[in-house]
Amino acid sequence: MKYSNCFLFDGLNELQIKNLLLSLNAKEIKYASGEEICSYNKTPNVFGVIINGKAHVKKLDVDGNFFILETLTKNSVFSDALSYLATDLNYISVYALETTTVLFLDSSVIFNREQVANEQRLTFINNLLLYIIEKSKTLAKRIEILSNKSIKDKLLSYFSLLAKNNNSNTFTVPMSYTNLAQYLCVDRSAMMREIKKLNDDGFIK
Amino acid sequence: MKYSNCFLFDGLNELQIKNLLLSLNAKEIKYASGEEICSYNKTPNVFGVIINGKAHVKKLDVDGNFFILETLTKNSVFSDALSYLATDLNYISVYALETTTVLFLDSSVIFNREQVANEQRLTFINNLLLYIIEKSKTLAKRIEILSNKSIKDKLLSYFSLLAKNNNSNTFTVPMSYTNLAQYLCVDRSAMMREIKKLNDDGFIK
DNA sequence: TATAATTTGTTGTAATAGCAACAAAATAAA
DNA sequence: TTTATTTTGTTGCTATTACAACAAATTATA
Repeated sequence: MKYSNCFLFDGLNELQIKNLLLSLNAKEIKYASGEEICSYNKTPNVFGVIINGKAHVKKLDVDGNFFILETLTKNSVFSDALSYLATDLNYISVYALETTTVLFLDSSVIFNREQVANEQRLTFINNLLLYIIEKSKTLAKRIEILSNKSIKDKLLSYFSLLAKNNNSNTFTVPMSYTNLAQYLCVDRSAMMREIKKLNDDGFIK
Repeated sequence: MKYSNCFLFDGLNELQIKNLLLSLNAKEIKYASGEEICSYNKTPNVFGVIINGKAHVKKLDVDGNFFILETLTKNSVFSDALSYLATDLNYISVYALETTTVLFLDSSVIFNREQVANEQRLTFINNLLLYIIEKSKTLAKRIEILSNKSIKDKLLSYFSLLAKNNNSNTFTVPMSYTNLAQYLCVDRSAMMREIKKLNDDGFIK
């Protein structure tokens, strides 16, 4: 079945998934590359799952600067309930980077605690819990990396994370240097200089 | 009843709480100030709730440097399952800052998805989910603050968060300047200099 | 394939922030 | 209350980093 390989429905059979989707008013929508999927300001109470494609959650502040809060890929979940409050000073929007299919669920049902206790609901909430836990670990890890005071230490800390995830001393950086500088919250050219220095000093290659 | 004002049991009556605690092998332990509550390296599969008191989750790296990952107060939850992996290079421990009472629950039951779907379990998982969501929002907010490149912008960003939380332009910083510098991951003396400058320029008082 | 757009690599310069070190003030502990 | 410990306030110096600006290389798009 279509959604059975989505982690949110792990442990559920086809019939249970069908019932669950019905109770959550599921609706699937396809977006073209560059299209805005939603804005937390304009439409609150969104809960979406990326079925396939790629999207960004972007914050726009009053000065017109934008900041990529999150990159969404297959199986990522996005919701205003999971994000910091969108305010008039903080415009948060989700937009497709390529052709993207999104499964929208009814967030008011998901976060309503007065629900009948049935197996598919418990399993679903459990799966969602595990997802949020992973997400929160990722955030914690990023804070740990950002806690380093120099660009050099930020880089080394990030590289050692990659190495650990890869169980090897060699790894590929899964994003462009431009994006890496954004991830580490440092100036790109300053970062390039440090990477070169690390190379010259033989720390990395 | 003793635990009824703990958020994890919101929406449950006394009998349901009693049943739930029974199924989760609940055990309450009291620690003296300075005592180690647990270490994720020595005892995996911990799940604790602070009933009262105060504790720190502390990371110790190979060089002997330590880093406060989290401050736990009444109703805080700590668990190795919610934290980044404790490794031989990463010693993570929880220790009491004052007399602290901890309610330990069976983490293998909590995170086991093959549980009978009953109301108290669904409510409990739902409450836990809401807690993790709040925690993850807090982490996201800290990243947003850390994403500022200058100490000045980090400070202003943090202060505006405090002001927003307080619905006012005046607020009290809920920690010492020493800890604030740690929170912002900057040098304390450099931060003091910036605070003074913000004062002189009339941004803050 | 040609053209546009993005990413990479590089550098000089000015501003910033880390580090070290110390005295004064405030808190905690004995 | 006295003593110890922690926090605050301050400064000079130096290393690091942001910023701006550009050409070359790469990748996407028409």
